[in-house]
Amino acid sequence: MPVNSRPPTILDIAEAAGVSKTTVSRVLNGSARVAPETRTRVRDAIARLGFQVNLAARSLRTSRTGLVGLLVPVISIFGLIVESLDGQLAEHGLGVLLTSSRRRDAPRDLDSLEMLVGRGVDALVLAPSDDRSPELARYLRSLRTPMVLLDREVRGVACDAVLVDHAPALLAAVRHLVDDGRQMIGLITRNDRTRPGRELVAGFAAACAAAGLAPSSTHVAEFVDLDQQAAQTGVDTLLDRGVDAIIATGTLALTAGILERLAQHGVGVPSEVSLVTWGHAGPENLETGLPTIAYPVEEVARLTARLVLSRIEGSTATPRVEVTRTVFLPGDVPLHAAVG
Amino acid sequence: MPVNSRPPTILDIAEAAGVSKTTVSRVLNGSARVAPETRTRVRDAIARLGFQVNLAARSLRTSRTGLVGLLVPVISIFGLIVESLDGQLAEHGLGVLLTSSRRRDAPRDLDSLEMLVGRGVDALVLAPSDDRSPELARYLRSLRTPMVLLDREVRGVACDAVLVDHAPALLAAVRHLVDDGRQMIGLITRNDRTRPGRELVAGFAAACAAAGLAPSSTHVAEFVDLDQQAAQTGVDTLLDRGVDAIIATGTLALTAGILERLAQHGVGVPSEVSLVTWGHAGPENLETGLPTIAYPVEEVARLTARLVLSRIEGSTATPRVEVTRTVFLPGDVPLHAAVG
DNA sequence: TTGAAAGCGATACCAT
DNA sequence: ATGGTATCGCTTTCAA
Repeated sequence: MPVNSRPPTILDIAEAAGVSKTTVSRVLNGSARVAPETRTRVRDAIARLGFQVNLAARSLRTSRTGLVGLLVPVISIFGLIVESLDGQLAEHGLGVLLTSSRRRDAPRDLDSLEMLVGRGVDALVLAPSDDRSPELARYLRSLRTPMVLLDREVRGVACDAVLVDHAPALLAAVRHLVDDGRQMIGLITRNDRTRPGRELVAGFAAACAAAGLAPSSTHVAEFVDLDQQAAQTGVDTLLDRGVDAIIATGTLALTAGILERLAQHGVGVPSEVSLVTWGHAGPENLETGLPTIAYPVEEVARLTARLVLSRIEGSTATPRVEVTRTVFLPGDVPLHAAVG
Repeated sequence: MPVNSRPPTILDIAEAAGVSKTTVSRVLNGSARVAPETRTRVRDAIARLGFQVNLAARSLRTSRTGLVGLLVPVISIFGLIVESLDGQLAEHGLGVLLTSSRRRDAPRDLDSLEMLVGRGVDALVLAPSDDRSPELARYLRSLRTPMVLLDREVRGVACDAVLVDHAPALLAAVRHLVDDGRQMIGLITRNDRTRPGRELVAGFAAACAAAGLAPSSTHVAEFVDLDQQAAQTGVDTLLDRGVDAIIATGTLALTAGILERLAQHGVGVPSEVSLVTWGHAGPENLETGLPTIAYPVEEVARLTARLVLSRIEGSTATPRVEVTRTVFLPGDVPLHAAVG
């Protein structure tokens, strides 16, 4: 068998199966109007010649790419969501074109967005790093591409969204701490340029109020990046204000940084200061044993995939907003790290 | 200005600029054979009408997609590399089609790969979760798409690769521990289905030998996934064998799990057991203060991008292998986490 | 320096 | 149920 220099096209298949291009196309697209026997012949030919549709050609004709554009601020953080989304979309023959704004600002978001749109993605899944940017809002409004916002609210843009409600988990966390005798709780959280940042601050304030804590005892330290700097400054600030508990809504790296800083100050956890961490819901993930606010990764991915698929299948229904929530896990085993 | 129902094509531009499609195409592709004045007129028209090339059409004609396929086992772990790669490739107008085999096996790798190839990517960047699979090797051999392996070695496949040398860092780490008085070092590392897993084990053994440690004092605990299970079992096994130092070559989650397990055993760090962790090289990343083996994320991404670009530009040179290395950072501040 | 026309590989309409 | 043909938007000879 000679090595074909050129990959087979539907015309090759048509000839091999003794039918027309049209019929091959029908088989490819699962049209019902094909005789079973013909379908078999075509399928055989496809398998025999190792035919694969040329997606560029199909795309040109149908003006659909089978690609979903994904914009996230930091890939490592959104990794599990991206992964889950990728898996679900792949089941429907959709590919994921990924871009990260690398934890930056609105202009960076726009650049990435334009690249995705320029490639003609069929839908966008967006977690811009600044959902308050007017330029972003204007740009999104100008798009016809269907889109789903990932826990973001962009003013004046009516589109599908998956939102995460942080209030119940914060309420539970604060209750847990208060029941444990804590009276002054501090929050270390992200900046307010995206919805979760704002919701966490608001939800925390509400939770403290509901738990009967004096307003003065709620402290918020906000940082642009949830890195070492955030951990150190956050801990120092909060200790300074006399907190006896900290809720940290960031990555495991933030948690580690906070633990280290507390250790440097000689503060015992949880004896002197309680720590509530942030994690992913799901069996696969390492639990530190600390009380944790768990983010519903799979759920978010599932809801997002569903919305995307429905739009790609052509739904023009009014924008839908799905809401899910973080969950507070009390944590069975407190983290006791021994003194060196 | 009426809203165009249909996005402008080069024909629209051609008419608006009073030239032919051909000329517009020449401008688009930066051909030298265009009069400066003509070029300007065309550029104006492009800007005025908000024209964007239809990549599907271009792709059909040139049989290049401008897409690079990326296969990684776990997105969160490869996040920084993906991000950096994405950024560099974007500068050259290339998009990244991402797939993860979700920490699974060879069949999963193959599925993802076929999807990427089916989409006609111009190049592949691969970190399969099992680089010893014969099926994978056979499949890769059958491909014409240029590819770059990310710290993987696939038998019988001659292609570009970026490899990471772990030996020097391990040597330095072991020396550091021995100088510190440690005599029995354990290693907690990943499975041997990929190159880094094998290299770490081999490098560790060599380092121990070079440091004059008895062979019996080197212990390796291998796990499929570097999660909580790995941390607990690894720590238990190693303590059981009487180690006074542990080198953990996994994510921050593994480190956290190990710290926790040690704490549960009431073992002080570093007083009783020293811990060397694994991290990313670079200023952006949180350092725990513990001695660390740092992975050269940016360097790997840069080398990879360079290899990819060179192939995409048509290089048919003999396969190139770039080698970089992890670096041992002694760590200034040991992690003292206070007892609760 | 510029343009006319062919063609990339599919799909979709209209016949039969 | 099947086939012929125009067409999607661009690049690429080949001529002028």
